[in-house]
Amino acid sequence: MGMENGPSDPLKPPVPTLMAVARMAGVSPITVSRVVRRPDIVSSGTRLRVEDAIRKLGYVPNMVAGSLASARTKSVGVLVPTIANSIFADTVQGLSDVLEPLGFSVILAQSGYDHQREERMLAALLSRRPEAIIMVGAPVTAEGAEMLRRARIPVVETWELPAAPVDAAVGFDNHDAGVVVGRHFAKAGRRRLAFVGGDDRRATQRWHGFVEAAREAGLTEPRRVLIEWQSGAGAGAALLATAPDADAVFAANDAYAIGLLSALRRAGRLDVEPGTVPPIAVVGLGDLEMGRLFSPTVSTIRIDGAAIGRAAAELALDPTKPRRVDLGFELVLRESG
Amino acid sequence: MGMENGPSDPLKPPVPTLMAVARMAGVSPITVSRVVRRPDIVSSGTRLRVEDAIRKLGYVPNMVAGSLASARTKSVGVLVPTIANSIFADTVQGLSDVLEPLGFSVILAQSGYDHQREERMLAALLSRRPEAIIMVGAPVTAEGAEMLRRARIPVVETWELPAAPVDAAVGFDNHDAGVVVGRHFAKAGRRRLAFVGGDDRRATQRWHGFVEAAREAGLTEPRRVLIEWQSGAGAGAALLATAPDADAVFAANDAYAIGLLSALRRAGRLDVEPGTVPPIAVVGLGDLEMGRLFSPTVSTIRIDGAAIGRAAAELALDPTKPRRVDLGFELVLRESG
DNA sequence: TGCGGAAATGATAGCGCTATCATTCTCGGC
DNA sequence: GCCGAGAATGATAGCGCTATCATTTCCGCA
Repeated sequence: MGMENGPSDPLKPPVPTLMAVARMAGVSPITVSRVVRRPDIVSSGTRLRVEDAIRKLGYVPNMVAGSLASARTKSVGVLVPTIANSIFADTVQGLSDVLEPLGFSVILAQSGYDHQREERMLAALLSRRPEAIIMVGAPVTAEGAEMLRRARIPVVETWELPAAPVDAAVGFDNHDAGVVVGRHFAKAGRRRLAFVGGDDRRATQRWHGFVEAAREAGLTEPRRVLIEWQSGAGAGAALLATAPDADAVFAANDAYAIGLLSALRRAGRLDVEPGTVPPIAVVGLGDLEMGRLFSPTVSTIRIDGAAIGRAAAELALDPTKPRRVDLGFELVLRESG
Repeated sequence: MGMENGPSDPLKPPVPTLMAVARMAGVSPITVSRVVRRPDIVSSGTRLRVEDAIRKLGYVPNMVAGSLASARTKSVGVLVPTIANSIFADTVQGLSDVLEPLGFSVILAQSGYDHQREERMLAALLSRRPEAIIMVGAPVTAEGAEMLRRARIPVVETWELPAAPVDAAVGFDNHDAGVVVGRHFAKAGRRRLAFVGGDDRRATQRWHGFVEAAREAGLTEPRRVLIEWQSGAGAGAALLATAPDADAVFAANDAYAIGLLSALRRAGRLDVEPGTVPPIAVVGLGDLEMGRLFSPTVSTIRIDGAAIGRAAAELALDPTKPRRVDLGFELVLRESG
């Protein structure tokens, strides 16, 4: 039993403990602990001696033991669907930018949009006793929600604003975003709308808003094109196969939008005489920088993912802050529609 | 003292411990521990009773305590320069894909390409006693390297192959990549080369290779354009300001390359009569999907970031594996040069 | 010179769990 | 029915640190 004690290689010294430092400096263990955590309350003489011993031994405090003793892990669990080429990377960045300077570590888990895996990952996170959980979306399973409630720590859901969050939420109204894009298409005279994206709850909320706006404008029911693999090219192919006659598409993110536009251009569906309206409009979501560089420049629902992350971190650390923050979104119209 | 004991809210029950489960099930604590970790060695009768108690109480094992007792944290520290819109997100994804199914958690830290911060983050990671450290690049400071060595855990450096890694490395030869791109430009008849990117060690290695190839071909010294903010548009502006006469550019990543191409197109520097060579060639690095969708399609040094992550995870978990894995790269030529 | 209060340091106990060894139980073979 | 070996369970003793309270030291001021 016992962490890191006794040299794994008999030739090399063991990883030093606080006790070793104390012995070397000729003080009690608790004084070493104080030098590490509250140097201001230790006299400069002993502090110097202890710091010396720490340096000589290369002592690195064992936060596992510290956490157990103090009931503070200085860590935050973060659960995202995926981190690779995704709009959530900005949110994680934003989180870290707030958390790391305060000495908090980020324990990152990915659910891959899989319900069972989300539940497992939540359990895994909670077993490490983070001081808060920040996740994209609300927990999908009732089990998951219950676990979070029982953990008695701040829980911040992001990228959506559930009616009854476990604890707190930072995001925007996905349903509204769908409505705004749908209305925009209707006003622009588009008739055959399509929606390209996943089937997670946030996408579905946007879809519902989108449908609502289409109905309201007297349009036929929009087509919903489901994307399996997270790929822009895949989105393009799927749209052309499933809804080839659409004249306006709302894509779940800018990567899909760009993939779509690229496929449409290759298919000659973007050719347009100067001064006329392009035959198909595309609006993305996220305001990726690439969208501004692409040609046509990509219209999008702008969302500040980093700001969501920063706000979430603040709610996570301060339970007295308002538990619901709507950061809104903005329809940014560019060349693509 | 003591984690999570005593109800923070006197009305609500405290977070249950293994001891509470044991009492409820009428067994000893150690038996509960076994049900959680090695259910196969517990008779099905007691197992059922214990599992029942676990469910009733909503017990979530405290891994902090478990880690301290067993000297195994089941966690891996991961240090990247940045995770937002970066080629490293794929590597983190690849890592997680291997690690999470094995029950390992990822503790993520970002250095922001800052030497001091890298050192602080390494110390913070090590204090959590991860079973391995995986980082992008080699530690920049000698202090950092020393800390890692003393930690006596596997350390995997990625995205480069240092001559003397602390422990292991998975990546490719950045110098070579520079040489390959430089030679390619020279062979294509380009004369005024430029290099756009940061000044971290990996970028600098590529730069050296690039310069070497230029010299070897008898070209004038390439220009080096330093990018501060991670933005494609910024890269475009910087190039046009610093090296407006370049006829071939090696960009540190595909996002820069696309920003560059976009700026060049806007400046009319990409206009080309059919059948002739474009006046300026651009090669990126990373093979972003977007590069294939952009027009012109982006030539690039293809690197499989996810594969680097997966390989790194395997080296991290198995110290007997070879300590140096060259995953190589590939020059992919498309329209941009 | 001595006193009181603050500053500095220490002794004790325990966080929640697991490694290790000991003990008890079970059961088939003789 | 008894023995021995394996299966199942338990008692004990920490892991490395910090909360809490106790004690000692220091120093300014009466």
